[in-house]
Amino acid sequence: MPGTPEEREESLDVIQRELTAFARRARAAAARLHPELPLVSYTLLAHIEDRHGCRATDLAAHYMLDKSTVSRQIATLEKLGLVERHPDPDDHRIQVLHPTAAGTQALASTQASRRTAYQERLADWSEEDLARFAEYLLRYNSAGNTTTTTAQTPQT
Amino acid sequence: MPGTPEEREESLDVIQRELTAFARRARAAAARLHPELPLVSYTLLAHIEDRHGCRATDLAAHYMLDKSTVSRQIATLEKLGLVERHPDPDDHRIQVLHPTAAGTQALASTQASRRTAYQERLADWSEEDLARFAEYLLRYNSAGNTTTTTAQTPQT
DNA sequence: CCTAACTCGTTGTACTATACAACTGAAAGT
DNA sequence: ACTTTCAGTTGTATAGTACAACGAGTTAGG
Repeated sequence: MPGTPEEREESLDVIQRELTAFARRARAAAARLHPELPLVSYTLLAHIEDRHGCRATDLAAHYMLDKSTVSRQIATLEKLGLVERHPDPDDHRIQVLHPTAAGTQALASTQASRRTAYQERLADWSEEDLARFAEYLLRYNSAGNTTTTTAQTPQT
Repeated sequence: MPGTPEEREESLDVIQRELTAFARRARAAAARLHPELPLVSYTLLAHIEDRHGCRATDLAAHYMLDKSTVSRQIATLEKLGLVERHPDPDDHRIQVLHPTAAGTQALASTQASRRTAYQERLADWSEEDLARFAEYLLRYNSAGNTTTTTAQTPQT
């Protein structure tokens, strides 16, 4: 049953193509949805909250971003009053990042509106299909690494 | 069985989160994989070939990109000798795009490496799961528009 | 201690991907 | 014809990044 290598390849190609297509649109979509909270910043903010505070370096490592990129993103978030930096008393090189009240709030509302958008879009999907799709995505993302193309961070 | 709204929401959240995670890293990952072929251009080129020739406007619509963006991407591809523009004899506004031999070749090799990456990553998936995942992605992406994340150009 | 080496973060610079708006040329409508 | 609409291009501006150079704090070797 599992057979046909061609079928397999066909599916692989579709997955590759569609995932890519999605990625391409995601940016634009997110930008239009929340012009307020820049996409990337949003993600970083979410991570900060998720971790209950973390360092810029952690963010860079987690998202495979250059530290300069993170630095600027954080600066933006700070300017927007969404995160605060608390210098670590033990090591003055480190800044521990935390969401401010406003940051937590912004995060919550963004999350809510995103949920609404997804609800609409997936309105006609059955429970079962949704559950399965979610499962596949989880499986895909956790599989490895970087998600896209395997890209793989050298991370040596 | 149809029901639990909570289950539904749970699935939606997972989908949202995972899809976002994917999109979030996609670019960096793709960039690392093939630094040669200007990233975005690759996708456009693939679409052109897939359609056996198409117009810039089609690309813009498909990827929800501004036509200016597509115009420049195409210009890049042309400069690289990967696509050709053939003015449509019936409608002089239109340029039908086609991959050149070099374009087809570049695409093939890039696709091969991507495919390999996906194969590795999805190696332990069954035919069935792959097919279903592919189908879900197709459905998700074609679903439409309108509301997605709002991406949509109002184009009204 | 004192310097070398390393770490965290910032700043300067540059490039890609985009969007939006204004514009040209070509069809289509009335 | 005259206007609108459509396809594409070009000017301009903005994110998001990377990389390299640097400043400040920490740690290791002598």
